[in-house]
Amino acid sequence: MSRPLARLSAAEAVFNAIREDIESGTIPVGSKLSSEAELSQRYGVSRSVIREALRSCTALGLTVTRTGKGTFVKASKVASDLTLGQYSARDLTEARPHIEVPAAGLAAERRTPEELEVLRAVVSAMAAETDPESWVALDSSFHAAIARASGNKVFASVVADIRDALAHQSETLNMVADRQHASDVEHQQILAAIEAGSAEKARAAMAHHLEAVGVALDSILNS
Amino acid sequence: MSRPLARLSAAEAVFNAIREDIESGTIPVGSKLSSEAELSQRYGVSRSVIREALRSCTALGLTVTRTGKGTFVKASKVASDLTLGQYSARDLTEARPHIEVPAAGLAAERRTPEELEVLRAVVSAMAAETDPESWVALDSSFHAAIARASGNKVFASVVADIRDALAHQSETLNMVADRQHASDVEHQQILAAIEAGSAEKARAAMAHHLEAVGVALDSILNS
DNA sequence: AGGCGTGAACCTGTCAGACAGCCGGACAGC
DNA sequence: GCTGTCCGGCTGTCTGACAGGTTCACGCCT
Repeated sequence: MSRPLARLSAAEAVFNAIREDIESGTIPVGSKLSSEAELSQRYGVSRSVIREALRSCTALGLTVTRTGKGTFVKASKVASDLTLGQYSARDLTEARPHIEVPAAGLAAERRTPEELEVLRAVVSAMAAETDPESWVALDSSFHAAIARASGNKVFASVVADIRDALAHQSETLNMVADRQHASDVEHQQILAAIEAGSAEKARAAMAHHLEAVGVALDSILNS
Repeated sequence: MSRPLARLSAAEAVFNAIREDIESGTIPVGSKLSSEAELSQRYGVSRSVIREALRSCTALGLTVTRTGKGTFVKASKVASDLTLGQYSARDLTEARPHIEVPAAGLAAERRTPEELEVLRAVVSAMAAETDPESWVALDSSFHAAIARASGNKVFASVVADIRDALAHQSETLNMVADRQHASDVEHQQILAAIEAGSAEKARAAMAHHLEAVGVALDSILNS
């Protein structure tokens, strides 16, 4: 950590200072910042500079400004990510069907030829894969690709998060030995339904797959 | 799209216009924007307003500004990741029921007395709230609190993200005037079901609420 | 005494004008 | 051809001003 290589403009410096205060919690969430005039005096710069710094904070969603009232600290996304970031295996098993099943249904209706190609490639690579870690990575790719093919960014983003969390849990790896072949078969069924464009069959196949995985995970967790 | 429903400040309006130009590709990546003086003339506002709008773009990573040279469009891919409102209104409307409905069901089964207390407080605050922006903030709190009460961190995190995205969409605010009272009533029904510990009723009430909100949003989007 | 209107004080939003410092290119001199 | 200087354009910052929203206390009227 050396000092700033690029000389910061005054506005950038003030922005960093305020941002630091907000993200560190020095200024509590929901509270009002000092007025622009006051900040201008405190940092020894003109009000224009303060306004540009605050505008940066607002653009990043750190603050909201209301005419005539002042600027207020919003809940910082970084903070909420830190508190909510870790999912337990049970959380994941419980939530996955609610998200991945409808996503599979939408994927069957909306998938493009390119997306189908990706899914086919992943499925055949999985069938040939013997290394457990690589297989888990491909498994993640498969589920994430389906979520992207749903055409809904919420699903795509959530599933990416979920797969990320799964990949970091040892239970996932422990399960592979028992489930690998069965999962391969189930994946092929899901792919077939999506290829056929049948939302109903895709949902059923995904639900069946997640159910089987959930049962396998449970038995590991309770052993 | 026609009328400026939520009053935007001039700076916000200019920011949206420039952002639109950048994200749509009207202004190619790497090219130089017009000078501040020129933009000021084009949009009929002072240079301060232009500078604040450009500062927003820079904060979001859409542009970089170099002293003495001008402002340049950065690669937009990075920018979309940093953008909070990365989900479209349709994505959100489509995904919400799949996540918030089961979350409400779980909340009915697992809510603690403290969580119930929070929900009651939010609902009564909403009924008394007249300022649309504050009401939207409370609405977010309500839905996020239910997701937390589900005891599942995946739901809690996803709903927090969704609410964050909703809060950044002008459609949300535009809808409040029409839906505020109806939503208050629906929220009370959801709360009652969760208080009663009935997962089935909680799911039904949440599904009904989201359905109604979705219809209202659709009519705004299509108007 | 209690309710109510009204104005003052404070705040953000915007404008106009000014000047310093950075940057690139034109131009003159060598 | 090379270089150094100068100029015009651009961003960064400052100052002062005014409009319009928000809050609250003061004082008037009932």
